[in-house]
Amino acid sequence: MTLKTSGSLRKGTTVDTVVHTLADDIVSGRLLPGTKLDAKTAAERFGVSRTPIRETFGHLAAMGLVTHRPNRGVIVATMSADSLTYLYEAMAELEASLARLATLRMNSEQRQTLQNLHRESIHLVRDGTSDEYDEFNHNFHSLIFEAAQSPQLKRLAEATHSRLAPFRRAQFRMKNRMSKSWEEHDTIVRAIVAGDADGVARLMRGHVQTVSAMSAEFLAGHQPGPESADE
Amino acid sequence: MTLKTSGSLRKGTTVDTVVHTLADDIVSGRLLPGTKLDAKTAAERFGVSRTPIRETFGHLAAMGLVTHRPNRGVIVATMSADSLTYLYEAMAELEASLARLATLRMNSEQRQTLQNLHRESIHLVRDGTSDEYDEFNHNFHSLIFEAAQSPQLKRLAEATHSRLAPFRRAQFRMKNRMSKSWEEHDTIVRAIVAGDADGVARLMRGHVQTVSAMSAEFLAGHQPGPESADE
DNA sequence: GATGATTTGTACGTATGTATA
DNA sequence: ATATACATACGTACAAATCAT
Repeated sequence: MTLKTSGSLRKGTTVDTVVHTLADDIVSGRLLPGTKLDAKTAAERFGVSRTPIRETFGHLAAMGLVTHRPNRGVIVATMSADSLTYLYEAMAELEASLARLATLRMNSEQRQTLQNLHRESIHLVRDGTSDEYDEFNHNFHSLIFEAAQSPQLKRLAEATHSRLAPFRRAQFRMKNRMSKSWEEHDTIVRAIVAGDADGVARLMRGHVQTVSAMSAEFLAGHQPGPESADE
Repeated sequence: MTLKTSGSLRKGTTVDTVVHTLADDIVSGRLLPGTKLDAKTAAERFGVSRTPIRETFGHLAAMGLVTHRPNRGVIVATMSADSLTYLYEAMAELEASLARLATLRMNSEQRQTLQNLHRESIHLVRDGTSDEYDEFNHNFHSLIFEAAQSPQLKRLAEATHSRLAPFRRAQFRMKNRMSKSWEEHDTIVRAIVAGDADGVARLMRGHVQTVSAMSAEFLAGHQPGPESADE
């Protein structure tokens, strides 16, 4: 899974590289929520001074991937159950909007690609690993983001998705989640083909809310006593 | 040595202070799109060195308020017509979502407050200045954001609104805009009272799209040959 | 609680790259 | 096109705050 940088980053600078690497470490789960990132260690790891590292931390904080505590360094963002719910609610609305627009704007080639992608994913439900299904799932949603032709909404959705990624990772390991997910995708694809834009929005909202519930359940079981990083 | 703040030396760091101040200068229109911000001048203005200013610029770029051109400094973000359209589309969707949620979740006191606020705004349409109506308009939308009880969506909407503010300022000076705006608000308030959440979403989307068209029209007339700052 | 160690926050110097005469 | 001026990107030094004992 590749990470989309916000358009604000410079090209070809140290900061750019480090932001990418650390963001990916966080989004991919190699750095777990709550982990402290100290500037000195990071500076040594990347062979640069603390100055660009500090700037990097600023970017990561702006993305919501780390939390900055004045004079006390930064930690990988943790999430209270409430914060997670709020983030997922935003995600649900953004995805619903994008799905509605995609229904109205996608061309027939994109519609065909989506149907093919979806149809083939049934094999992953039977035989695939959760990581493989996760990758397919990312492609499925990305295709819809693209078809919506709304770059700014897409950016907000991707930024929100990055923040959720560390807490979303294990959902497809929950029992039956993959086949449930497939069924939800199925109703969405049918509604897209039927051109029922408002229906698609409603279904997509429900789909993301289901994922939200799964993640909350997983979080409750595996991460007792989280701190609020938000609001 | 530096501005170690007489009086309120709060928890925030220098960077936080400067970010807030400059962001407000941009959002409020005191710094116009295209204005160059150089680190040295800003450092002198705030009585600090260039290091925290550099970090500040990174934050502002992450917010989309300034554009960073590698090795060529930062300027207050300008906007192509397309970028503006995309930003407004995101705003429309976010506001529609918030309005829908607000309809479902607001309590009777909030509903009453909204109706009163709206009803009194008719006087501004007749006798008020565009600045006064703009302030009311901000309160109207803020009340809906609050009532939606969705902090993360609210944050996205506010961030998007900040980016639009420099390009939106003069819209209420366009002929009849204030009374048109009032009529749109009127249908929205009625739908909220009626509890028609999906209708509210649709109306709010249309309302913001109207504003979008106004801003585009204004931009076309007053800012020939804009540069793309985005996508 | 006090004190030393560690880490963050800020200042400033310098090399490099970009624009402009 | 070359040179000059200038702004940026990063490193290093020091001050201030936090933490560990």
